[in-house]
Amino acid sequence: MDNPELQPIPDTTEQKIFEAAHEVFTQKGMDGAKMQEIADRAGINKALLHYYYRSKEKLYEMVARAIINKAMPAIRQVIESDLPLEEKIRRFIGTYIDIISQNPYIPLFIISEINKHPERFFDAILPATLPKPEVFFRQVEAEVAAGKIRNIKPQHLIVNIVSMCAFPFIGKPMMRILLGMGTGEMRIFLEERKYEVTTFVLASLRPE
Amino acid sequence: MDNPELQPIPDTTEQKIFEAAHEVFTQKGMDGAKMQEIADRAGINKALLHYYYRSKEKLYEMVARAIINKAMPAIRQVIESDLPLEEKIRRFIGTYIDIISQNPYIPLFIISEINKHPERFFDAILPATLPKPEVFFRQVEAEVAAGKIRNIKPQHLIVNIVSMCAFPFIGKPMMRILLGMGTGEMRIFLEERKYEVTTFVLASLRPE
DNA sequence: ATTTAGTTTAACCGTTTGGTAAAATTTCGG
DNA sequence: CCGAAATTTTACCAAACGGTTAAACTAAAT
Repeated sequence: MDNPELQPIPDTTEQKIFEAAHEVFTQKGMDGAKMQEIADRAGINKALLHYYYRSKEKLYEMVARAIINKAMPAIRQVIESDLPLEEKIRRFIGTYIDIISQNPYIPLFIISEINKHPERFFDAILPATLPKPEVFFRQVEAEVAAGKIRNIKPQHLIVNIVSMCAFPFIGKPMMRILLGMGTGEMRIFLEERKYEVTTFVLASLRPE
Repeated sequence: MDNPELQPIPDTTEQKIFEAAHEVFTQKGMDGAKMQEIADRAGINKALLHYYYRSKEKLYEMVARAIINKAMPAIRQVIESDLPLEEKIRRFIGTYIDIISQNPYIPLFIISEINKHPERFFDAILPATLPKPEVFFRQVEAEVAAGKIRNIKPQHLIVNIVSMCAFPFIGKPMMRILLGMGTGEMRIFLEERKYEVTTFVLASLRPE
């Protein structure tokens, strides 16, 4: 009745503002973003920003919360599931890289946000949807004890996986220059990683 | 004659400004940094910033260049050396994590800089000291052909290594919360990684 | 002691910034 | 068609910003 489409099309002024703010904040950060530029990109008057969202901080908080809530639940669902370890690793890497591919700005935005205002992030923005890795840890310990995988500390394993998934997108421009790739090659390279990271991890876990 | 100490102690006004600018720029970025705050931290008058460094951009450029020149040469030296592959990987991970441990702000600073002003970074700030990974690539290919390590694309290998070294420092606060560690535990954890990443990589490279 | 060059300060300037007030316009129920 | 509520625009403000100027201060040279 409201909207016959599956995805809400940017229609109302409020939505256009949010979209423009999303663009500017993710590209330039809180300090680099200017209210006037957000208004221009939304094609509306600057005063309307304050009419719908009271202040720059409130608007930023809305955008930040939306970004977190888009990224976290999928990750959490995989890592807290009761899949067998190898399948869990496969799916975790798959979904992680998928999400970042579709929203490459997410990791750097979250990291920059935490670095500049940790308390605001953990108190206000981050809901209680933080993934709990304990299940995963016990799974790893169990398979180590059973001799199915080599001895490894589960904390380091998960940090390794997340690092290999996220960092190439964060440091994409630098990687591109370092590897001497064009933008097209780089796109292919990043797509390959879903398979390559999985192989790399599982190969490392082979028992001695 | 100039300075009897090994490390130059912040003495002159010019040095105090540079130090303060280094702090503020690395913590808050170009946009978040304010000239007044730099002056305050240096304990001097704001006009002196423009007396010694002409503008905010020039000052920022000096700081950025210093950071690049501190990080790059050591990395470059290892990766372009003619050490055997396993030893090269060991040393690369060791020096990489050492440098970042002592200057944890470096990766995020470089990445943010590139993301906001790629042309300025690659044209002006980055000297010709960019590491050339071709030697490393051929080494990997040779050992794959000789059956000493399993089949792996060298580009993915080096991206994996850099990711696992750099990302935990970039995302330290998030990792800390996720893993439920205190700051002390986290420090130990990051120190462990020099060994853990090396083991992880070498284990993954074992022939099938 | 006076000059001179280098350094530091206080006061100021034009612009941009986030934000506000009030008028003008649109929307919509009666 | 009218009037009240919601929306949009214009004009404006105080504060903060990067930067400049000219005066004041300091220290060494003559």
